[in-house]
Amino acid sequence: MHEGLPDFTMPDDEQARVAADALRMLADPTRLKLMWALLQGEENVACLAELTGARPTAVSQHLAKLRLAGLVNTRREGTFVYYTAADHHIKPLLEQVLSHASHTLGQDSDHQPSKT
Amino acid sequence: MHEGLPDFTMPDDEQARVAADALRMLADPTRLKLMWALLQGEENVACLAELTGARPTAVSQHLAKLRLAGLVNTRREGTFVYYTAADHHIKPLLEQVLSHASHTLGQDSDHQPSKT
DNA sequence: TTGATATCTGCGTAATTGCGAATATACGAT
DNA sequence: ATCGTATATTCGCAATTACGCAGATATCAA
Repeated sequence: MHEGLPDFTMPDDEQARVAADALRMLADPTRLKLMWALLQGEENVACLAELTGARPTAVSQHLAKLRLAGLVNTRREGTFVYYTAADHHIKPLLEQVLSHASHTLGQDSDHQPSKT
Repeated sequence: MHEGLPDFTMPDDEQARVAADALRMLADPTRLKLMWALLQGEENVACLAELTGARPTAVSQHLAKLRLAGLVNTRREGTFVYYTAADHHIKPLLEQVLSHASHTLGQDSDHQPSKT
Protein backbone atom coordinates (compact mmCIF):
# COMPACT_ATOMS: atom_id res chain seq x y z
CA MET A 1 0.00 0.00 0.00
CA HIS A 2 2.83 2.41 0.70
CA GLU A 3 5.71 0.73 -1.01
CA GLY A 4 7.31 3.74 -2.60
CA LEU A 5 7.39 5.74 0.60
CA PRO A 6 10.58 6.53 2.46
CA ASP A 7 11.14 3.73 4.95
CA PHE A 8 8.98 4.37 7.98
CA THR A 9 10.36 3.35 11.33
CA MET A 10 7.70 2.33 13.82
CA PRO A 11 7.90 1.41 17.50
CA ASP A 12 6.71 -2.09 18.20
CA ASP A 13 3.60 -2.70 20.28
CA GLU A 14 5.37 -3.29 23.57
CA GLN A 15 7.53 -0.22 23.22
CA ALA A 16 4.53 1.94 22.35
CA ARG A 17 2.62 0.54 25.30
CA VAL A 18 5.40 1.25 27.79
CA ALA A 19 5.89 4.74 26.40
CA ALA A 20 2.17 5.46 26.56
CA ASP A 21 2.05 4.20 30.14
CA ALA A 22 4.90 6.50 31.08
CA LEU A 23 3.15 9.47 29.51
CA ARG A 24 -0.13 8.60 31.20
CA MET A 25 1.61 8.56 34.55
CA LEU A 26 2.59 12.19 33.97
CA ALA A 27 -0.66 13.22 32.30
CA ASP A 28 -2.22 14.61 35.46
CA PRO A 29 -1.74 18.17 36.71
CA THR A 30 -1.09 17.08 40.29
CA ARG A 31 1.39 14.33 39.38
CA LEU A 32 3.04 16.67 36.90
CA LYS A 33 3.58 19.25 39.62
CA LEU A 34 4.71 16.57 42.05
CA MET A 35 7.40 15.29 39.70
CA TRP A 36 8.44 18.84 38.85
CA ALA A 37 8.86 19.65 42.50
CA LEU A 38 10.66 16.40 43.30
CA LEU A 39 13.11 16.96 40.45
CA GLN A 40 14.22 20.04 42.34
CA GLY A 41 14.68 18.36 45.67
CA GLU A 42 13.37 16.08 48.35
CA GLU A 43 10.03 16.95 49.97
CA ASN A 44 7.51 15.41 52.35
CA VAL A 45 3.80 14.94 51.74
CA ALA A 46 2.53 18.01 53.56
CA CYS A 47 5.01 20.22 51.75
CA LEU A 48 4.09 18.71 48.42
CA ALA A 49 0.42 19.22 49.18
CA GLU A 50 1.10 22.90 49.73
CA LEU A 51 3.24 23.18 46.60
CA THR A 52 0.67 21.51 44.38
CA GLY A 53 -2.46 22.92 45.98
CA ALA A 54 -3.91 19.44 46.45
CA ARG A 55 -5.03 17.80 49.68
CA PRO A 56 -2.58 15.53 51.46
CA THR A 57 -4.70 12.43 50.87
CA ALA A 58 -4.83 13.07 47.14
CA VAL A 59 -1.10 13.76 47.11
CA SER A 60 -0.44 10.56 48.99
CA GLN A 61 -2.42 8.51 46.50
CA HIS A 62 -0.65 10.08 43.56
CA LEU A 63 2.71 9.47 45.23
CA ALA A 64 1.73 5.83 45.76
CA LYS A 65 1.09 5.53 42.03
CA LEU A 66 4.36 7.22 41.18
CA ARG A 67 6.17 4.93 43.59
CA LEU A 68 4.61 1.82 42.03
CA ALA A 69 5.68 3.15 38.64
CA GLY A 70 9.21 3.53 39.96
CA LEU A 71 9.32 7.27 39.40
CA VAL A 72 9.91 8.27 43.03
CA ASN A 73 11.77 6.88 46.03
CA THR A 74 10.94 7.32 49.68
CA ARG A 75 12.99 7.97 52.77
CA ARG A 76 11.44 7.80 56.20
CA GLU A 77 12.50 10.17 58.97
CA GLY A 78 10.36 9.96 62.06
CA THR A 79 6.76 10.55 61.12
CA PHE A 80 7.76 12.22 57.89
CA VAL A 81 8.26 10.49 54.57
CA TYR A 82 10.51 12.30 52.16
CA TYR A 83 10.09 11.67 48.46
CA THR A 84 12.70 12.04 45.74
CA ALA A 85 12.60 11.69 41.98
CA ALA A 86 14.01 8.30 41.01
CA ASP A 87 14.64 9.08 37.36
CA HIS A 88 15.98 12.44 36.29
CA HIS A 89 15.71 11.51 32.63
CA ILE A 90 12.16 12.79 32.61
CA LYS A 91 13.21 16.34 33.48
CA PRO A 92 13.92 17.51 29.91
CA LEU A 93 10.62 15.91 28.92
CA LEU A 94 8.72 17.90 31.52
CA GLU A 95 10.60 21.03 30.53
CA GLN A 96 9.49 20.56 26.95
CA VAL A 97 5.85 20.01 27.81
CA LEU A 98 5.71 22.91 30.22
CA SER A 99 7.41 25.16 27.73
CA HIS A 100 4.98 24.05 25.06
CA ALA A 101 2.11 24.69 27.47
CA SER A 102 3.19 28.20 28.35
CA HIS A 103 3.66 29.23 24.75
CA THR A 104 0.31 27.65 23.96
CA LEU A 105 -1.21 29.91 26.59
CA GLY A 106 0.03 32.92 24.68
CA GLN A 107 2.06 34.32 27.55
CA ASP A 108 5.47 33.44 26.14
CA SER A 109 7.63 33.61 29.21
CA ASP A 110 9.11 30.14 28.86
CA HIS A 111 8.17 27.93 31.76
CA GLN A 112 8.47 27.76 35.55
CA PRO A 113 7.04 31.09 36.70
CA SER A 114 5.60 31.61 40.17
CA LYS A 115 7.86 31.16 43.14
CA THR A 116 6.75 29.79 46.49
CA MET B 1 6.81 25.37 56.09
CA HIS B 2 9.72 25.23 53.65
CA GLU B 3 11.20 28.67 53.95
CA GLY B 4 14.84 27.77 54.01
CA LEU B 5 14.63 25.59 50.92
CA PRO B 6 16.21 26.58 47.64
CA ASP B 7 13.61 28.54 45.73
CA PHE B 8 11.25 26.10 44.11
CA THR B 9 9.81 27.08 40.79
CA MET B 10 6.36 25.68 40.15
CA PRO B 11 4.12 25.79 37.10
CA ASP B 12 0.82 27.54 37.73
CA ASP B 13 -2.44 25.62 37.56
CA GLU B 14 -3.32 26.55 34.01
CA GLN B 15 0.13 25.68 32.69
CA ALA B 16 0.10 22.32 34.49
CA ARG B 17 -3.36 21.58 33.15
CA VAL B 18 -2.41 22.33 29.54
CA ALA B 19 0.78 20.31 29.84
CA ALA B 20 -1.07 17.37 31.38
CA ASP B 21 -3.67 17.54 28.61
CA ALA B 22 -0.93 17.45 26.00
CA LEU B 23 0.65 14.43 27.64
CA ARG B 24 -2.70 12.68 27.94
CA MET B 25 -3.27 13.20 24.23
CA LEU B 26 -0.09 11.20 23.57
CA ALA B 27 -0.64 8.68 26.36
CA ASP B 28 -2.20 6.07 24.13
CA PRO B 29 -0.26 3.48 22.14
CA THR B 30 -2.27 4.05 18.97
CA ARG B 31 -2.08 7.85 19.11
CA LEU B 32 1.60 7.60 19.97
CA LYS B 33 2.24 5.51 16.88
CA LEU B 34 0.06 7.79 14.79
CA MET B 35 2.01 10.87 15.75
CA TRP B 36 5.28 9.04 15.28
CA ALA B 37 4.26 8.03 11.79
CA LEU B 38 2.91 11.46 10.88
CA LEU B 39 6.12 13.12 12.02
CA GLN B 40 7.81 11.16 9.25
CA GLY B 41 5.39 12.12 6.54
CA GLU B 42 1.84 12.51 5.35
CA GLU B 43 -0.42 9.46 5.38
CA ASN B 44 -4.06 8.56 4.91
CA VAL B 45 -6.23 6.63 7.35
CA ALA B 46 -5.95 3.20 5.74
CA CYS B 47 -2.17 3.45 5.64
CA LEU B 48 -2.05 4.64 9.24
CA ALA B 49 -4.30 1.76 10.25
CA GLU B 50 -1.85 -0.65 8.72
CA LEU B 51 1.15 1.07 10.28
CA THR B 52 -0.35 1.08 13.76
CA GLY B 53 -2.11 -2.27 13.62
CA ALA B 54 -5.40 -0.67 14.68
CA ARG B 55 -8.71 -0.78 12.86
CA PRO B 56 -9.56 2.11 10.57
CA THR B 57 -12.49 3.20 12.72
CA ALA B 58 -10.32 3.39 15.80
CA VAL B 59 -7.66 5.24 13.85
CA SER B 60 -10.23 7.70 12.56
CA GLN B 61 -11.45 8.47 16.05
CA HIS B 62 -7.95 8.97 17.36
CA LEU B 63 -7.15 11.23 14.43
CA ALA B 64 -10.30 13.22 15.16
CA LYS B 65 -9.07 13.76 18.72
CA LEU B 66 -5.63 14.72 17.53
CA ARG B 67 -7.17 17.14 15.06
CA LEU B 68 -9.29 18.77 17.77
CA ALA B 69 -6.16 19.05 19.88
CA GLY B 70 -4.44 20.78 16.99
CA LEU B 71 -1.74 18.15 16.68
CA VAL B 72 -2.52 17.12 13.11
CA ASN B 73 -3.76 18.80 9.95
CA THR B 74 -5.77 17.29 7.14
CA ARG B 75 -5.61 17.61 3.39
CA ARG B 76 -8.37 16.22 1.26
CA GLU B 77 -7.62 14.58 -2.07
CA GLY B 78 -10.56 12.77 -3.60
CA THR B 79 -11.83 10.21 -1.15
CA PHE B 80 -8.59 10.21 0.71
CA VAL B 81 -7.76 12.42 3.66
CA TYR B 82 -4.09 12.88 4.22
CA TYR B 83 -2.94 13.72 7.71
CA THR B 84 0.19 15.59 8.69
CA ALA B 85 1.75 16.47 12.00
CA ALA B 86 0.93 20.08 12.83
CA ASP B 87 3.58 20.57 15.50
CA HIS B 88 7.04 19.08 15.10
CA HIS B 89 8.07 20.29 18.55
CA ILE B 90 6.74 17.07 20.03
CA LYS B 91 9.17 14.92 18.08
CA PRO B 92 12.07 15.16 20.58
CA LEU B 93 9.54 14.45 23.31
CA LEU B 94 8.40 11.27 21.61
CA GLU B 95 11.99 10.30 20.94
CA GLN B 96 12.73 10.61 24.64
CA VAL B 97 9.75 8.55 25.75
CA LEU B 98 10.35 5.84 23.19
CA SER B 99 14.01 5.70 24.08
CA HIS B 100 13.12 5.47 27.75
CA ALA B 101 10.62 2.73 26.93
CA SER B 102 13.07 0.64 24.97
CA HIS B 103 15.75 0.81 27.62
CA THR B 104 13.10 0.02 30.22
CA LEU B 105 12.34 -3.13 28.25
CA GLY B 106 15.91 -4.24 28.66
CA GLN B 107 16.66 -4.48 24.98
CA ASP B 108 18.82 -1.37 24.71
CA SER B 109 18.74 -0.67 21.00
CA ASP B 110 17.63 2.94 21.32
CA HIS B 111 14.27 3.48 19.66
CA GLN B 112 12.54 3.06 16.29
CA PRO B 113 13.21 -0.55 15.40
CA SER B 114 11.03 -2.56 13.01
CA LYS B 115 10.64 -1.37 9.50
CA THR B 116 7.51 -1.75 7.40
C1' DT C 1 -0.07 3.44 78.23
C1' DT C 2 -2.35 7.89 75.91
C1' DG C 3 -2.20 11.51 72.64
C1' DA C 4 -0.64 14.10 68.66
C1' DT C 5 1.14 14.33 64.07
C1' DA C 6 1.93 12.42 59.47
C1' DT C 7 0.86 9.21 56.12
C1' DC C 8 -1.53 5.35 54.03
C1' DT C 9 -5.50 2.51 52.46
C1' DG C 10 -10.33 1.06 51.19
C1' DC C 11 -14.70 2.43 49.53
C1' DG C 12 -18.11 5.02 46.80
C1' DT C 13 -19.18 8.39 43.30
C1' DA C 14 -18.77 11.06 39.26
C1' DA C 15 -16.43 11.82 35.14
C1' DT C 16 -13.66 10.24 31.37
C1' DT C 17 -11.95 7.03 27.98
C1' DG C 18 -11.40 3.47 24.22
C1' DC C 19 -13.64 0.65 21.27
C1' DG C 20 -17.05 -1.80 18.28
C1' DA C 21 -21.17 -1.65 15.70
C1' DA C 22 -24.23 0.76 13.02
C1' DT C 23 -25.16 4.72 10.37
C1' DA C 24 -24.12 8.75 7.66
C1' DT C 25 -21.54 11.44 4.33
C1' DA C 26 -18.42 12.41 0.30
C1' DC C 27 -16.56 11.22 -3.95
C1' DG C 28 -15.38 8.65 -8.30
C1' DA C 29 -16.61 5.27 -11.72
C1' DT C 30 -19.99 3.38 -14.59
C1' DA D 1 -28.88 8.17 -11.48
C1' DT D 2 -26.70 3.82 -8.73
C1' DC D 3 -22.86 1.39 -6.80
C1' DG D 4 -18.60 0.85 -4.28
C1' DT D 5 -14.97 2.78 -1.70
C1' DA D 6 -13.10 5.89 1.93
C1' DT D 7 -13.86 8.42 5.80
C1' DA D 8 -16.90 10.47 9.66
C1' DT D 9 -20.19 10.38 13.02
C1' DT D 10 -23.13 8.59 16.69
C1' DC D 11 -24.41 5.53 20.30
C1' DG D 12 -23.72 2.38 24.05
C1' DC D 13 -20.94 -0.41 27.04
C1' DA D 14 -17.00 -1.72 29.79
C1' DA D 15 -12.98 -0.15 31.97
C1' DT D 16 -10.36 3.38 34.04
C1' DT D 17 -9.57 7.47 36.69
C1' DA D 18 -9.45 11.19 40.32
C1' DC D 19 -11.12 12.54 44.47
C1' DG D 20 -13.13 13.01 49.20
C1' DC D 21 -14.24 10.77 53.25
C1' DA D 22 -13.49 7.71 56.91
C1' DG D 23 -10.67 4.63 59.21
C1' DA D 24 -6.25 2.35 59.76
C1' DT D 25 -1.27 2.59 60.42
C1' DA D 26 3.27 4.48 61.89
C1' DT D 27 6.28 7.22 64.74
C1' DC D 28 7.47 9.83 68.68
C1' DA D 29 6.80 12.28 73.16
C1' DA D 30 5.08 12.51 77.78
